[in-house]
Formats: sequence, C-alpha cells, structure tokens
Amino acid sequence: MKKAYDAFQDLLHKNGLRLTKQRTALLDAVFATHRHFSAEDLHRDLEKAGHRISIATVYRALGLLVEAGFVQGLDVGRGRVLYEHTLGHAHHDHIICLDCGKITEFQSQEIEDLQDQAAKSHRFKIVAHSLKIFGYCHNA
Amino acid sequence: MKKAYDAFQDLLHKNGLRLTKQRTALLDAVFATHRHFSAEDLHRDLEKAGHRISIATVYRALGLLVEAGFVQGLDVGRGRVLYEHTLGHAHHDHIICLDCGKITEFQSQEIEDLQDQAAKSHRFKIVAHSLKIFGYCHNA
DNA sequence: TTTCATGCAAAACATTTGCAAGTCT
DNA sequence: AGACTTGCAAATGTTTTGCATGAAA
Repeated sequence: MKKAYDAFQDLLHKNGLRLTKQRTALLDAVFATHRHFSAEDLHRDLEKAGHRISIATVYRALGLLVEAGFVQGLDVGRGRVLYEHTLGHAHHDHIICLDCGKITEFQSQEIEDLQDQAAKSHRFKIVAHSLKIFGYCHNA
Repeated sequence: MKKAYDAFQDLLHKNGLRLTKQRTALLDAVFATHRHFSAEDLHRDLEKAGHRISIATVYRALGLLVEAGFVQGLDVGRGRVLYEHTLGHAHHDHIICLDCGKITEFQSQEIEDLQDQAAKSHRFKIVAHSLKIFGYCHNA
C-alpha cells in the first residue's frame, strides 16, 4: 500500500494540503477493505479502531479522494452512496440485489464500447458512466 | 391522453383509492410535458397553474405513479431525482451533461442484451437497470 | 507562525410521516 | 357515513458549512 500513500501525499503536497492523522487513518481504512462502504460505515470503523475523527472530516476526506480518482462513489438509490477504492481495480459495473443489498461487480468491454459509440454519436465527451442493474440474487 | 386517465383511474379503483383534484392535476401535468422534472419543478408548475397542492401530496402521487409504472425516476446524482412519464415511451438510457444539465436519451438493444446476459451469468433476476453516461455536450 | 484541518453544532436538502381536518364515493 | 386524502409542520437521514480551536509544515 506504499503506492497509495505516496500518490495521496503527492496530491496533497501539490495542492498545499496536509497529511493529517485523520487523513492517514482514513486512507488506510479505505484501502484495507475491498468492499463497498458508506461514509457512516467508514466513520464507525475508524472510531471502533480507536481513531478520533468526525463524520464531517470523513465526508471532507472522501471528497478529496473521489476528486483525485482514488475512490469512486456508487449511488445505490434512495440517497444512499457507497464508496469503493479504485487503485488497482479495473473499471466495472454493478448488479445490486434489492433484497439483501449484495453487490456483484461485472465488466463488459462490449458494453463500454457501445457506450462510447452512443456518446460520440450524440456529440458528448464522456467523463464517466454508471451502469447499475437492480434485481434479486439467487439467495432472495 | 384519455388512455392515461383511464388506466390511472382503473389503478386507483382497483386499490380502493380516489381520483382527487390534486391527482388529476398532477397526472395532467406529468403527461403534458416530455421533459425530465423534479418533484419541486412539478409542484411549482402546478401552483403556477393555479392548483392548490402541497409538496407532500406531490411526492405521494409521484410514488403512486412510479409504483404503477406510469412514471420513472432518474437518479442524476447528489440526491437529485428527475422524473419522466413512460407511457408511449420505449425504454432508453441517458446521457447527462455535467455543464448545462442537458439530458439526451438513447437506446441500444445490444447493450440491453449484454446486460441481460451479465445478470443471468451472475444468477440475478433483473428488475430494472440504469445506465447513465456523464459528460459534456457540444455546447459546453 | 502561518496556513490548513478538525470538531462541533447548526444548516441545508430532499423526502417522509403523524395527525386533524377535508373530500371523494 | 365512512374511508381515503390532504395540508401542515415536524421528523428524517444524509451531507454540508461556519467558526473557533488545534495541528501540520
């Protein structure tokens, strides 16, 4: 995980920002998990691990990480946003179970290509896209 | 638009619900436009047109329409939900301009098929899906 | 020491809900 | 009459913000 720290520190330095205890702990936690987590999940885990950090700081730090592309937000509906780190993870889309909340990732280069094509034909410059499939997993 | 009223009235009757002035006016407004609108847009337009309706009722009626499949919600991020009526509209996806908010619709049967395939291979039963492309339109 | 960051509590938003009063059937 | 609806205001849940205090560089 040295890479994540270095890249993050670089980013902070470049913008005259500081590497604080809170940001360090948060970065740590974000890259330690490979699940999708909410801001509150993250806050709870950090406090549980003995770190003193406010929910406001969690949101502020997450915002930084998202802006920098280290972390991605996934809007799962009804105002719920889950996050996941992106370093070392290829782009993927999500299938969300409406019953148990389980999130499965998948990817399809064909879908990507078709999206690019669609955007181009409407003269849009793609910045990001979000494909979510909602349904019921086999446990439902 | 006779069809929409009839279908809505049917729906209400079937569930022991009532066709009130507010619901009539709202249905009217929803089907009169072919744009994407927020609950507040709708509320404002209704009041502007001289109808007395509360925002709570707008949400309640929109909920009914969504549940019945007359209207679809489009989560455009940051807790913003826009609605559009679906009667007589084929399924489509959206390209959203991050600069001006313009929303362009497109559809691709190939993407649909690939999604079905992806869901099936993960043993999910699809209920809905949402594909949004974010970017900049040619005016940006 | 000079910024920048944090914590706290209040504010901001969008949406939902309880309840008494009003309206449809 | 009786059940469903409405409006209102308060409650909700999540995220943001102002400001005084605290901590990096």
